[in-house]
Amino acid sequence: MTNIRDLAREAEVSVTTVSRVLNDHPYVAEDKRRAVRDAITKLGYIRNQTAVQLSTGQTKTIGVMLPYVDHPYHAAILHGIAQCAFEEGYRFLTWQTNYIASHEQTVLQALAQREVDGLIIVSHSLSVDEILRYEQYGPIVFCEHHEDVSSVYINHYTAFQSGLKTLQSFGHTQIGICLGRPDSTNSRARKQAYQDTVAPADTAWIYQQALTIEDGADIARQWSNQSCRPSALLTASDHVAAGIILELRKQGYRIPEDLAVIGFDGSDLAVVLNLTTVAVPYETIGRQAFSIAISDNWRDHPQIEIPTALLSGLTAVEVKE
Amino acid sequence: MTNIRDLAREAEVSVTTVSRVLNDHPYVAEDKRRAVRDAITKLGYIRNQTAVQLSTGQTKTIGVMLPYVDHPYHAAILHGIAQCAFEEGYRFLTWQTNYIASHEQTVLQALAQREVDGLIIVSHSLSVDEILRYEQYGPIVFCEHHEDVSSVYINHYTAFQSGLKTLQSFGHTQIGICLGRPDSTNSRARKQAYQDTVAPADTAWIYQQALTIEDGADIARQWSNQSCRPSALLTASDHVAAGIILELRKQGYRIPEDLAVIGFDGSDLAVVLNLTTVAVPYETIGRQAFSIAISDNWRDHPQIEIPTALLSGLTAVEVKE
DNA sequence: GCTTGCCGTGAAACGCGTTCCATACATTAC
DNA sequence: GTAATGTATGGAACGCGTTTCACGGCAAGC
Repeated sequence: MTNIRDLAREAEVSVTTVSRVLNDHPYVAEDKRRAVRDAITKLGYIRNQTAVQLSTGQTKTIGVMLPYVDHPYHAAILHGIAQCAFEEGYRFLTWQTNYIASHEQTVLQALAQREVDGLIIVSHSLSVDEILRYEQYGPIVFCEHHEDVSSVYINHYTAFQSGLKTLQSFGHTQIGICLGRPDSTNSRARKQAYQDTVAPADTAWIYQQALTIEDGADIARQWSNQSCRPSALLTASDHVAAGIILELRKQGYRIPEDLAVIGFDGSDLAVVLNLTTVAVPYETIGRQAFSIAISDNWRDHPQIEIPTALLSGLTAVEVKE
Repeated sequence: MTNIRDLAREAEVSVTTVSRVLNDHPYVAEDKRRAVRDAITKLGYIRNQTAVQLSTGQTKTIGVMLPYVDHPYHAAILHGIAQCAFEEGYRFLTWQTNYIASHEQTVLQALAQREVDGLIIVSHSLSVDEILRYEQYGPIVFCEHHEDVSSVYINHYTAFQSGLKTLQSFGHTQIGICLGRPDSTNSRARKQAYQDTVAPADTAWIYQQALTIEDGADIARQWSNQSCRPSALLTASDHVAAGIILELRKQGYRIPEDLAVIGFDGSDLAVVLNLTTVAVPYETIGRQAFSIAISDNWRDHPQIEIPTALLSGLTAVEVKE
């Protein structure tokens, strides 16, 4: 493997001059520049990126911590990150943590070990304090709202509230909700929105641990066995909504007549099922998170709230008396 | 930032000994080992991974080239890669190319520049020959079948044939197909299967450029305007199938009575729509591709064929006369 | 008693590009 | 005419961990 010292010898210049040519620095005479270029071609030189990284102390790489790369919304955030990274000449390393604390530690360790210049945390199970201990090593941007932390987020409180108010405006008073991981920041905000908007909350109408299509089907069965049921359900994700709808249709119920359902995400599933859903611009979240991660004002802990929009479908329509 | 020389000074040993302790090398006396460990704690030393990479010439990183990170099947492959990478102590860099040649070049360049130890090519637009020119710099594994190339793939010919034969076994003789990118390896194999199985092929029943839900809806409109229509359709993906089914239902057609539809992928959409589909174990593809990329027999160009399975749903059932 | 071989340790070279600092000449400014 | 700038170039240090080689000590083998 030829290196810049070989080039210098071949072109009869110093390594400094070679480096200057490589980096398009001015202050190199045209003939020497050409000599170096010729040497590069002749020897088939290719820059060793690792050496550049060691020398400059920059990896031009951002790390991404997320639980699952193949979940639609996380993939959408990743898509935004990928676009932005390419535009800026950055790469990104993805770590799939499955919400396992030790895996998340590995990611933080990577920041400390200077494998990446910064970190985007899409979702996590470690405490924010624990994560922030690593902020001394570089920018850490969350895709969730936390106080005094760089973050790009949607306001789950208002987003959930808009879903609930939509159901209310359609005449529903018996409204239930589905939540994902019970103790996540998002779930807490959503629960609060529920308690503030549809008070007093009946805990039997809060369905926990709703994450997948299967969870949705479970909830549907739970619902159909209840003596006192809600007439409308705001779910935690389109997947859950899909599971509910499919299971209930299988059981002969009609949507939205027997149960109005609103999803969350604005995914492909929503299109297919003509689902009313709270659309979240995940791609934008990814893009914004990336730009904070590479900006130099990340120490100011910028916070960017991304608005959501209610997407009308047929699974929640006005109740006809 | 403290480095191993600082540690050596603090622990009053040589840098070699420090390095040995760091790498759990034997041949270090217990007291010196402890002295180094103490120094590490005292000075808060953290290994600089970039320096390790430069020194060892290994990045312990695999690059992944794919067109879109947020397409379900690519994300599923990524999921497999992510799992395997974590287990093996590797990281992976993802490049989203959008099938743009210059972007794909960037990825190949990264291999040459030793940013990654190897490359997994999920899908590409550059020619195989062009890509293989970079094999001198490290392993390149394809997730598609090509001769004399390391690859993990599903046999699109037999997979498509199984779909076509299923339709035939249900009594269909008027069978059409949807293809994705016209000149991709996959499309060619699929077309061949079609021509061999449902001969003679009517080109009016080959719908090209079928990639998204919207494309599916377009095809549905095309189909409904044809005077001579197929009674069954084998699509290129569940997305396309979903688009077709939704558009036709909107127009008042019944599935599968008016048109039997089989999807491809075995995605969430298939579950939701109760779609008959050719299920592909994408995760397995990712895992296998990864293990080839880090194995040392990649120069033998191992080829691994992954089997597919037909998943029965309600969108293609026996034709009742 | 002498050779082999294992254990333990360190100096120095290596991988490779970047950059600080010094030097030298050519302009431009006052 | 002299001082201040700008252009061009190179030597050497730097970032930092790994690894080769050499060497001293000690125990087992014959």
